[in-house]
Amino acid sequence: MRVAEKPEIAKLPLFREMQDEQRERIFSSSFLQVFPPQLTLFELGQHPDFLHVLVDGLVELYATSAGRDTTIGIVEAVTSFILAAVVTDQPYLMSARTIASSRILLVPAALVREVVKDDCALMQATMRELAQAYRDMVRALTDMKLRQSAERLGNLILQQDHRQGGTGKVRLKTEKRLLASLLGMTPENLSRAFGVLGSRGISVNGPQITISDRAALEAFVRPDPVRENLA
Amino acid sequence: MRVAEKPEIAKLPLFREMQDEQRERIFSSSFLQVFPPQLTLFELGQHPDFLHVLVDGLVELYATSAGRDTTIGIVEAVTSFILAAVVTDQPYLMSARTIASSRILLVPAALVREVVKDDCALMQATMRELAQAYRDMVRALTDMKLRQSAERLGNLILQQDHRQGGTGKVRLKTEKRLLASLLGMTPENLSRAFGVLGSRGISVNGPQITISDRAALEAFVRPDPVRENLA
DNA sequence: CGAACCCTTGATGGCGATCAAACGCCGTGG
DNA sequence: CCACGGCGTTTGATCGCCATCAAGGGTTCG
Repeated sequence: MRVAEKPEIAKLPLFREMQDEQRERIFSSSFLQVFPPQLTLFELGQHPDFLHVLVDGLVELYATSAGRDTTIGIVEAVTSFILAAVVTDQPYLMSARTIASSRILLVPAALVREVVKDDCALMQATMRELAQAYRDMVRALTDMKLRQSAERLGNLILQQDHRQGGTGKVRLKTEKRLLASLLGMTPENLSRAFGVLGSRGISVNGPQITISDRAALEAFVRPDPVRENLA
Repeated sequence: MRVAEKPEIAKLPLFREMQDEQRERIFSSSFLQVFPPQLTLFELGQHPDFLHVLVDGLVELYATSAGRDTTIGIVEAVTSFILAAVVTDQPYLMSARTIASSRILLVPAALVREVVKDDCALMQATMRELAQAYRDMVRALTDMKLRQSAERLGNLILQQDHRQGGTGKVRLKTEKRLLASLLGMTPENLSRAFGVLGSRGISVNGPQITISDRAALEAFVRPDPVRENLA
């Protein structure tokens, strides 16, 4: 692995606290690879050979069944992904493909499982990361079950705004068709949902969204402070 | 804590591998409590004070938002629950209530977090449990996003049958209204979904379900061997 | 025996999917 | 440089799944 990315990756919550020599052991057996856009990294059902760390770029996690497909998550740099499959050594429940050109660190899965046993700090970080991921999934599931499409969109906008500093200006990082799939709807209906929110405090201009009336938006989508982890 | 339940609880994957004295430390500060049916154990947004272990009975995990509510999971004995909230020390994302009269072991959350740090075996078990819980949530989310109601019901029946030994006879442990909520539909539509599956290889008699034509059922619901963790 | 409550069945309505077509953007190739 | 073609987005029309509303049957429990 090239040395340039090391500090960046070593600062990740997952690797931050572990012993230096163990981290070196992991990194020295890993390799950084560049993938073009729209490339499938792995598919549902495959055996996990590597823990993935997205260093740069954008990755979609998605699932398919009986011809239908849906986006489960969008991974932004710098983040590790599919940790659960690596830890349990069980087949992937999702497929992954690059959205944009991406640099990904590939860490041999067996090595991760081994080092985790030897280094309690890494294990603790793994535990925390999984707990967080679990909670994110609970949020996603309740969102899907309890809210209808325009509400889901509105809450996502509020959440993104919060993460981007609460400026009231949100720039979409992905195509809208992907956003639609993440929200569990069709591109057509996402477009209509934007239309609905247009009279509820937001305005849209291509990928640029502006929250013009936050109170109106919140009144409509009823964000749940606990569940959205805002505030 | 009474001594009678100890072996049963100590055999749980979560506590099985840990050091005996650490386990004793945990159990000696915990207490077993009996709750009547329909009692709320905790609510969304509260701070987690205890790790719960359901020793006997049945518990529903559910979420509410804007007047609507939905079941996220049904906990059967003997299982621990809300481990993620305890580990992260963050507010509950779900509420919990007893379905039936239940005996629950309450383990102080702070103690869990402390002992986890001291006992690597417990930490590893926690990590595995969280990874498994995460994967279950991924399955639930894809199920909800990709399948329609009768398919979800059919897959749940196949899954239950598998877990109960693959005899082709499944007995529902809960009221159908609760099952409907777990599957993300109304009781009325669950009833209709049973009707649909009636011509697809199952027959229903109260809480007793019989798979009369497994091939027909599987052809209709298209179970995903990876995702359902059958086979 | 009556009163809940659960389950079922029917009628209706709404949300979102599907089908279809037009617009705009962007890249390529003539 | 412009024409063309492809793709993503938008808008409209229609359809289907599921929710809602309503009512009746069965069971349980006071």
